[in-house]
Amino acid sequence: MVTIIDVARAAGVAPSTVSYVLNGKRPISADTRRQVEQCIRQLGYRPPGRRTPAPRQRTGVLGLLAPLRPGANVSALTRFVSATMVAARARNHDLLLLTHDAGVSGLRRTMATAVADALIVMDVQSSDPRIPALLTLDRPVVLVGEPDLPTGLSCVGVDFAAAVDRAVRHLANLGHRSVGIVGAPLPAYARGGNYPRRFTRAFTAAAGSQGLRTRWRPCGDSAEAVDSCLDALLAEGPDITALVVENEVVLPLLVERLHRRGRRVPEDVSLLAVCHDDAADRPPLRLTSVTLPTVELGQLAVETALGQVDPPATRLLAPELTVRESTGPAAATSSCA
Amino acid sequence: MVTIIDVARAAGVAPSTVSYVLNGKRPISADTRRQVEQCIRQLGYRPPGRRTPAPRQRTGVLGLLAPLRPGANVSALTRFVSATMVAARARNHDLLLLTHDAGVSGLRRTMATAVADALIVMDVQSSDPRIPALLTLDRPVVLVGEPDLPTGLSCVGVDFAAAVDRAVRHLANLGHRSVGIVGAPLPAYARGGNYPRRFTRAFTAAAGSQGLRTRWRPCGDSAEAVDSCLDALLAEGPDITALVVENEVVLPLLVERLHRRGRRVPEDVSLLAVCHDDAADRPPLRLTSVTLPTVELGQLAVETALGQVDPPATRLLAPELTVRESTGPAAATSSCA
DNA sequence: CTGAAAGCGCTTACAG
DNA sequence: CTGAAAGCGCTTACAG
Repeated sequence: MVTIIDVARAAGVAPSTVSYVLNGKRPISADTRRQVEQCIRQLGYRPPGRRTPAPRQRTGVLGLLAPLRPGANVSALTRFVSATMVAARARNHDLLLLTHDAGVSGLRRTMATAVADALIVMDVQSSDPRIPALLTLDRPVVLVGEPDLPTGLSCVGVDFAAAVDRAVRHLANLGHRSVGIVGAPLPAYARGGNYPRRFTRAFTAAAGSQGLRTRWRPCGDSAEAVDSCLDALLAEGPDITALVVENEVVLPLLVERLHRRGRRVPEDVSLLAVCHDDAADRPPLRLTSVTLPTVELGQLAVETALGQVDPPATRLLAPELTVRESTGPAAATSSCA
Repeated sequence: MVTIIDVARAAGVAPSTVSYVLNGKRPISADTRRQVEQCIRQLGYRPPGRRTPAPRQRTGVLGLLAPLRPGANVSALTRFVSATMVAARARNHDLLLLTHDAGVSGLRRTMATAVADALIVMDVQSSDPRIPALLTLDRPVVLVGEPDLPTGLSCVGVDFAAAVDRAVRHLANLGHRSVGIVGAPLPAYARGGNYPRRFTRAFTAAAGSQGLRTRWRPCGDSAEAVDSCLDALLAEGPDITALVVENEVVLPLLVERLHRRGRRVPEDVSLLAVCHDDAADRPPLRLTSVTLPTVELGQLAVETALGQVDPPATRLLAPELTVRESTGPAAATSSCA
């Protein structure tokens, strides 16, 4: 154990001087203070009471890093939060919702003060700058989504290859040959967002192997953005007979704008949504959808975080395709137009 | 300052014995231990290092006590959690979701380990045993719901008198003279749950003053429970022409059971729901509702908790009545049957 | 199972 | 601005 006497010897001062440097009860010259502080750091002196670095006891709290960025999809985030909250309770844990989008430095500060037995990280980017900091946490960490490169951390995510395969087969079987992808807003791609990028990439690849052509356009959340996306996909290319919609929040607006253009769903154009059931299965138009398994993903994340699964593994959940009312046979005008 | 020497003198033992009781490095007889422990508590001895009770620094965390009991209405709870999460972020705070339903002792334990600048308490009972513990927290506390007696703590809640007044007027204007109340499940009342009790009480009073008769029945969440509730309200009293539904989760089931009985809404029976808009405004049947202002309540709770409003105040939000498709003129057979 | 006493690390009134 | 030394609170090897 390092005592102030050791520090004093190293610094060439009296123990009492070290004491005063530490508690500031009388003025110390700048030189002496600097000298003493350096020895304190070098020898690793810890004051009594804080010598054992907080006897890492179970806190009963699970951390969920869920950055609430401006423009975030709050209802999708809330669904995951809810699933995680319930799953954490089943394992006798409370949930600390870390919603501050403060990047790496904020992460370090938060984890220094906030206590949690383990951490789930949402909204993982393809190349995520928080990963080195997460690796030093000495607590179990679970990423929701896969970075491009392996990290040594556990991941849970959606098996987009399987999801896309089902969607593509479904559309191909209905005779569609040319499909438009209504993407996420551009900023989501620019940020390196994981879901939209992965889905688009996987869909395009799978469609190609089934002989389907695809055209992709990002889509913002306003009526104007939806209109210009539809212009780009439909007006310019009359061959497109089906739309795959990745951007959940845009669904009601999209249905409304199509209706206004006189395009009937599914008679004139088929619609396949990629989203949670709550967003798809909503009267009056119940959408065929690839269901993002939010609840199951939350459960899996909690179990991975608290179950101390070892070694770190990546586990993917395959979403179901639920056929409802918004997809039908390709319109007659299809590719022969 | 209390030292182990003081404790030793009070307990009639040697200081070394007190030391061993505290650090457990050698066995101590049960009698001696008990005696020493009592003196430690009575004199308020604190070991060195933990004497200053953690220099109360801002944690940037807001606590939300939201007990997830078995059978809890998770979606209603999630709506409030979501509103609170967003409002807390706007004030630069993360959210600690304390979902453990552990009563008073659990509360003390949780608040000892978990750090939070302030605490919001959901699901407050009419006479809530947690209030004494909450009063000792030395942090701002906001109750969601009003206990029967004033507590000295801040409260936010729903102005049921205003809500009920609007609902009663609406039904009275439509010619209804006899109204059935589909209540919460009985356990909610037995627990002293705040919302159902208050609403039922206020509604019955207001209805009386407008010359409306009311009949109240609790209602569980199963199809059988809904049927027996409807039996009690409709079959036994053919004069009832409108139902006020307090139990949000039962709404879809209730609509379905009425349909099965051949009772058209609103031609044969009017339906007025007390719930959040998401639950009421859902095709195919868009319900007239008294809208519980969940989002606004969450914002108000966060502002009260973090705004250090002083002195403690009770602030109530008046819900709106939104007229949709489920209420209409009283059926001809009404009270003249 | 307990106590008397030496010892340790830190603090602080005193001296310069 | 700094040091030598007394003192304080807690711990622990020794004794019974």
